[in-house]
Amino acid sequence: MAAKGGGAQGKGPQWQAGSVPSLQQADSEPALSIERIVATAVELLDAEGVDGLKMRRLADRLGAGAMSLYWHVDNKEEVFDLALDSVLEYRGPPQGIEAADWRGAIFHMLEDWRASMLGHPWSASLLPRRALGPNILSRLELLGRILSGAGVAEADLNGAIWSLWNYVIGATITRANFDLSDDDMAAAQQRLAHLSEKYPTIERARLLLDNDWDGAFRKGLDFLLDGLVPRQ
Amino acid sequence: MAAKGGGAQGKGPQWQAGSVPSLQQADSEPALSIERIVATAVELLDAEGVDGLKMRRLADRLGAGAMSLYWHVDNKEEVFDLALDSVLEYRGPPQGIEAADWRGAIFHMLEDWRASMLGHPWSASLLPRRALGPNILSRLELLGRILSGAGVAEADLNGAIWSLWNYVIGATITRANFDLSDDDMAAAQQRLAHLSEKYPTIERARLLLDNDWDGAFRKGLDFLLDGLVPRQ
DNA sequence: ACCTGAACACCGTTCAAGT
DNA sequence: ACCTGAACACCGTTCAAGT
Repeated sequence: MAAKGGGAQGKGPQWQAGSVPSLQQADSEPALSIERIVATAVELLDAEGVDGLKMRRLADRLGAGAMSLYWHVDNKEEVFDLALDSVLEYRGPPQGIEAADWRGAIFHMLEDWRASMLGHPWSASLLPRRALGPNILSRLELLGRILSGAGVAEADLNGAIWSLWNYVIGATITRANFDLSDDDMAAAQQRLAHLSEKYPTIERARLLLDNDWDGAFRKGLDFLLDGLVPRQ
Repeated sequence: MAAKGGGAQGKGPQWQAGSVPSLQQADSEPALSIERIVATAVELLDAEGVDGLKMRRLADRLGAGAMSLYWHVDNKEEVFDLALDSVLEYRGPPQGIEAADWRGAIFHMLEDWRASMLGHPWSASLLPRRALGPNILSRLELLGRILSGAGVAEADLNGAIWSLWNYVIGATITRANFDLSDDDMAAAQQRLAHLSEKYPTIERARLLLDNDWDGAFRKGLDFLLDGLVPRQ
């Protein structure tokens, strides 16, 4: 407390989008800024995973002294919050989708969401633990609007939104984690095979090996929507 | 490597259940054992959360020297693995459920699973990152067997199992995290209300406040099962 | 076989100080 | 306003040593 300026700077997450970065020094590294910090944090997370993000390493990558970050950011948690939300922006449906096609709109948004998270495998597990940033809130807002327009009753809206959220989060976290370690998966299946007397069904199903993640995701989503949105 | 004995001891997770603990000293603390370590780790995790589990504190609680744990366990990760699986044992359906009632059997197992994880709020987020222990595998095996008996085709078994896994994991992780911080939730909703021009739909839905988590979980599960298991 | 304290190599963060 | 190095209070883990 009172360690830094005391203005609006450095107090909680900065959700401002795209404010033009100030003039950069012509010669060496550009000045530190929230934008550069967040972008570099995402790079580091992509390259090394959640445990790879250390404040000192982040500062290093930015060509800054180890402790310079703490003027721009309260703590490491805030770096996570900002990196997470920065990766979840939604640019909207492509031109091909009709306004009336609520199912297509939902599919596009949720599959895009899942793809964004799989593109940054650290992000999915982080999402449920962190505050809801503006990009996430926008997606939820859009989801609610589409569902509402598709005929979901006001009283059911909450349950419907969370059911879809839960499904997407669960599917993506699971996939992202199994994705990270193909070797581990094969090893696990190996161990399974060794115990096939105890787990014959999942051994037979080749649970860890043959799953069509993308197809299963779409199929389950279809079923959920069938239930959540009443036929008209 | 080669720091410890070299026998079967301390090499990877010990999934042995209920081997009788050896004689305890009559006077002070009982001897260290995997069972005591795991049980105490669960206590500590329940009381202080994932970040509260430190090797030194765990040893303290056990009345042992700080480094004694490392003879029984390879590292902290193994403590997590063991604590996690120890909390996920399934004792089977109650007497009331008929053998033919596959839907009731699935509901019971999955709701029990969810309840177990909510009873140890650190467990849900840990599960997708860790190896699949025997208790988890048993649940998956049971799930596969029931689905298979209910008429799910061999080729669809994988997708069905993972869809349900994803749904349960997603729902529980979300719930466990929001559960941990009622204040945060109210604060978040406060911030939302302040921005209700930007997020009118989710503001109107009182997204964070009025959700009936248990009801929504059952409903979504119903819809998924409707889709996954063909009508006969 | 089982337990231990000292010591190492980190990390996040504070602080007083620089420009 | 912005950046910095030294220093503090931790942690997980190794190691050589005890019984």
